[in-house]
Amino acid sequence: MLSALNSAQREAVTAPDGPILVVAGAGSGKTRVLTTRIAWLLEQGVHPGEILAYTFTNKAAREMKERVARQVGAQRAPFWIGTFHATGVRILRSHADRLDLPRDFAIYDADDQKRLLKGVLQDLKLDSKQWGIPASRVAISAWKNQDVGPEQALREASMYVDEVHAKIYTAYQQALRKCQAVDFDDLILETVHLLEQHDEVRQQYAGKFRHVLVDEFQDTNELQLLLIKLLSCIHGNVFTVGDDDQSIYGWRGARVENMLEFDEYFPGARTFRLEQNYRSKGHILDAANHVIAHNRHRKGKNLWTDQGLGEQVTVEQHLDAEDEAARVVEIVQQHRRGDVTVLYRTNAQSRLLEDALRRARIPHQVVGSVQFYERREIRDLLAYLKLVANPADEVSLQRIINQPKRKIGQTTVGRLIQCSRTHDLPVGDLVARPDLLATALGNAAARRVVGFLNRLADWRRDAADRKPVHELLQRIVADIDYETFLHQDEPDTAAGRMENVAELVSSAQAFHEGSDGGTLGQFLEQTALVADQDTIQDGDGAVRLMTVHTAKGLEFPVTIVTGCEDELLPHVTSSDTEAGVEEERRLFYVAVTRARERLYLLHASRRRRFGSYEDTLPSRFLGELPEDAIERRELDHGWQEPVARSLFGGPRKARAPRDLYSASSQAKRHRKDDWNADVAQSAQHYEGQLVSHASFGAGTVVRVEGDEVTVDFGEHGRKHILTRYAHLTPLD
DNA sequence: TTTGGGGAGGTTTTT
DNA sequence: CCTCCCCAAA
Repeated sequence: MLSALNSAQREAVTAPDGPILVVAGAGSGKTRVLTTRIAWLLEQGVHPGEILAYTFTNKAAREMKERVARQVGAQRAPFWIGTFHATGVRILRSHADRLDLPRDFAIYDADDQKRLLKGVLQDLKLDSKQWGIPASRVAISAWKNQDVGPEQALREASMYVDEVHAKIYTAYQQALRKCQAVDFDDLILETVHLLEQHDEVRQQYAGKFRHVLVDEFQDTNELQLLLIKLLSCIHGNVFTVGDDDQSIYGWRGARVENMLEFDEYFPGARTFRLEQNYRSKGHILDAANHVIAHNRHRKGKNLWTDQGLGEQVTVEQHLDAEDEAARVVEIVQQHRRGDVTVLYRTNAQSRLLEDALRRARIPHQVVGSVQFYERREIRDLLAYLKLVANPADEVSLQRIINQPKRKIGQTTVGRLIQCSRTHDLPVGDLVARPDLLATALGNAAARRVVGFLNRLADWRRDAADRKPVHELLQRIVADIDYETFLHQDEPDTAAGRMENVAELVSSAQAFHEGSDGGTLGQFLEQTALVADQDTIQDGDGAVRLMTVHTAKGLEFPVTIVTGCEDELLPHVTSSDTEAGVEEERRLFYVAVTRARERLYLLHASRRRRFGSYEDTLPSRFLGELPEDAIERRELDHGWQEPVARSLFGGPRKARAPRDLYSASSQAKRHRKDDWNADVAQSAQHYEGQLVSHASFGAGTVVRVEGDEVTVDFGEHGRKHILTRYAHLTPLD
């Protein structure tokens, strides 16, 4: 077990009891240390139930469990391994009686939060233009992460803005509890309160967990630190692993100080350092080391490897984001698809990349926000289930009471909720009081509402009878005739959306089979807490696309970082403070250190923003790379400065300084030829030209933009075609 | 109550 | 460019 470790790792793993901080550089075997530590503890006679380990994602938790099980046997694997949030839910549910919450409280995500806040702002008669929902959300979350309640926030508000936000916070918290719901921050905050306020509960957990282990410690916030301290207050065995250079969640309250000042929070702590990197080839590591050395606020470490230099890091400039995407396709084709991962700073960048990959028919998976659980149809159906599970959930009710249309509009819903408030009854339970509804809504509207609530009552009976979640879901879909609704709503996308519905049903079925008859509440909890990373489908041979944030903790043989431009990476909104730029630099460092064998850093000279092109500069981080480790290529696209641009005052910004690009002439010539070939091909088409396409038949060219040609195929509609991939034959 | 047109505004990053 | 929200009309 220990023989596979180097001496530094072994020392950390076998460290005696007490607080321990392992400063583990990127790729230095952090996960291995953590899992081996657990296995080692078990071997020392620690009981599996005495170990609590925090991971950053559920996927990481699952993998850690599996690895430990492999070392010590499945029956001896610890069962308290999970994220702060998932673990919080588990603790809160079993002590719901001590809280002001029912056992099956709902968990509100960002979207639910926004909808709830919208109502709160209306109730407070605040102008939603002046008092934005995002700003309130940020303020509330910041308070919660510092363990500041609404009263305290109000008391301490020194400025008018704070005062209003504190009032919003107060009303928001009331509304949330009225819906018998908690938000993500509450999952930690309420757990902390539970442990603080109930001695016997604290004794129970702190007594049980002899060892508390924390992964990605650099990204924990004040509240999480507090929680760790509470849980370890009896035994004091805290084993944390982190890398201050990879702290990238400062914007949501993460404090690197938890790590840098570890000794203050856990007196007598011992520190271990892991600096040998087992992941990346020499040139890649060299590049990473050079860049991160530009940060002033860091403890400082130097990763090394004995793996050899490998290939140089490729840095390429492209004309625009479309060209960059085309190049991504090309790079992918030069490697094994499943080995390649494409990274970007913002989710919005994924669209173009996805389009290019789709046109080239390259299997790919976009990991992250635009995916499954964010889709409208999925959210709608989940809202039905949430309302079934929790009849007080006003946000879900508002979402679906008129979806599909039941002639129940905003006014009626407003009165309905008012009615539930005055009589202090959950909205769903008003079904038992048609008399109240009739007075509050009038007869006609009341009849429609009762009709809906009756249906809801049927589903609730099903759920109470422990009907499997997927069967319940299928019944709901049938009862509301969802398929017809989708077709009427948006005929073009109905089929695709119905596929998503089917996927949701099968995931519910998988849950039912996998959880040995899990409840509806458990299913919803699981869907609420999925992290982006949890959705990665391993081993399917597809290219993966994700944000740099999502890629944290992962590694890929071939990594392509796109959009390495100033104002994007580093992002504009973080560029004006030193702390901001340093966090962006850490983000860039995380991106670079994901790569094992091969790293490409791409940037474009111009990029569309809100529809129109804006000129860009290469990221300042590219200028911080060591020349020996990189190969810079400037690609000649045969591109000329558009006349219009110079007429209107020229480019907003200067072009990239030439001397950044002293590429080897061989490589340059090679690339140039490729590119010119593409450009030459696209020049064959012009507006009004008659062309033929392999699957769409004959059509007329409507627009030519580079090699992207828009063609009207009559009954097949207008299509955007990249001539690089789909050939168009001229008919004239 | 629904619908559509018009207009404004929006892009960090996530459990 | 797209999405969302508001308002007026049916």
